[in-house]
Amino acid sequence: MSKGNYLGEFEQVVLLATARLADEAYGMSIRREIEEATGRKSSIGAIYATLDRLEAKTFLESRMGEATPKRGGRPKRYFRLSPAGTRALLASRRTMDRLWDGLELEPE
Amino acid sequence: MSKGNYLGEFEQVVLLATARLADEAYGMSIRREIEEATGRKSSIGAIYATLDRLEAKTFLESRMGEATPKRGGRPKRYFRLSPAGTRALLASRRTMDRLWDGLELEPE
DNA sequence: CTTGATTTATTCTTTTTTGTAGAATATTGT
DNA sequence: ACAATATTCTACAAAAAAGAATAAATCAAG
Repeated sequence: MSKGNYLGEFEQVVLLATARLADEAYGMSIRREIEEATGRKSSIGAIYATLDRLEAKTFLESRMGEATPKRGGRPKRYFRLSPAGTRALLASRRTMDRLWDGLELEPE
Repeated sequence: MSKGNYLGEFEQVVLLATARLADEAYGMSIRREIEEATGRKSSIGAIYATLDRLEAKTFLESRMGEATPKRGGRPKRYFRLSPAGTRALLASRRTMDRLWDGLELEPE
């Protein structure tokens, strides 16, 4: 059991990108969204490993896309946040908000 | 240089607690501050391991407290954020802010 | 048709970095 | 010596990261 109850940094990023993409979220688009929204590049391996972990923790669910899309390429695996994933994300933000609250970081 | 450019989740927490405590930041007080501000408990080993890692990355600096404090116990090792640590923290927050921006998470 | 190139996307394997715990040890005051 | 306070050490689990390998579908030839 242990305790790793908190979302890792990258897990939060991936979850947020997934949420932003709504029903267009799948591995490749999530990677693109992260880069577009934040400028941060990530390997495709890192994305999927995180997605799988998050699904195993029930923070998101996946389903395969239609069998015959009108384009080349392997079928997509779509992801979406579960209620637990939404709660975890909100809890993470609250933790950070509390720590930032009242703090002023003066750039020396 | 390579890659680990981003702060981990717990690294951010520790850095923020250190910043909040200003010149009263040392291992034990940081652990206490995290718990008081967020309710999150952490082992003392986790705190120091992270503190050491953060110092190695030059995100914070440490110095030993005076040799003869008026109390029992081993001398304290005080920590404070470096300019790079401040920047890293601000960068982390900006990343999250960008991902949260315009997103509404509906609790189903 | 049937094969091969092309496109799009996911899976797999490996390694490094972070996160976590708790026992052990060190330093100082009484 | 003992109590109090704090840090260091040791070991291991989980998360992050990279990139090659593989898979599935479409399309253009021949």
